[in-house]
Amino acid sequence: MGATKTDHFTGKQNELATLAKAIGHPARVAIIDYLLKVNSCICGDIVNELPLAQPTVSQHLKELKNAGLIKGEIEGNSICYCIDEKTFAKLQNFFSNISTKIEKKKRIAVN
Amino acid sequence: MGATKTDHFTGKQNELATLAKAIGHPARVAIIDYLLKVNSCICGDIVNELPLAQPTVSQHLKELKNAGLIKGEIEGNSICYCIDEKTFAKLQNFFSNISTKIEKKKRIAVN
DNA sequence: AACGTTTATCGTAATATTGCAATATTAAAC
DNA sequence: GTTTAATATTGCAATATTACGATAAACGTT
Repeated sequence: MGATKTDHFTGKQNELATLAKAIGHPARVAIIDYLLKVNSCICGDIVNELPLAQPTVSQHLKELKNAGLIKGEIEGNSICYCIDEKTFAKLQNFFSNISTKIEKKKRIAVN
Repeated sequence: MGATKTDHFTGKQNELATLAKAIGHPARVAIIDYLLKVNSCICGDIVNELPLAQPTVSQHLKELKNAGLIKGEIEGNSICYCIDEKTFAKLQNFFSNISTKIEKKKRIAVN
């Protein structure tokens, strides 16, 4: 097998899984870190920043873009990548909700 | 290849990547959802809840446990799984920090 | 001790991911 | 239009993941 049974789960579950999966690689976390550090999104510098070959970085960027975690704007012959704020806000929301649920459960357990 | 170059990235980057990777599958998100919904962590019920065979569920549980997202306590012949609160708190922190960084960058951009 | 229940492990097939060299594409610069 | 640069795509090898049937291991019950 190896094919994930996506259709058996809810939209929200698949959405979180897709986002988490995209973050689930240290190179992609490093790219996100870099984009958070740098104000102007100097695209090609990511290749210099990471210990990976250019095609590999390009592939990781593509996956991050597909997941909606970053945006890429063409600017002349180079491409300007930057964080997609909305998606990260959504992720923060996901995990805040989980923490809230955990807190609620704790309160019930005490009473 | 196919082997991730873990050693080239920081501890934090690898930590977040490992946690995200573990969450990066809808079945595992569904397991987390279920454990959040149910107070007592009735282990074997997860198998009934999910559209997956028992060995598959067992494997997903193992991965969640390895990542530190859930805990499993032996209770007679069954095992009691539950959310590991500390790890989810850590995750919430990660994404709060990212959102803070995004906000800071925005403020600088305006000035 | 034999049996049922619950969970884990093994083995294996199907598929996905990772990484990179080679090459293609795109657009500015000359 | 040719050169130069920045990125993307292709093709491929190595490895990882996903899923499950078969089986094992652990424990309580009778």
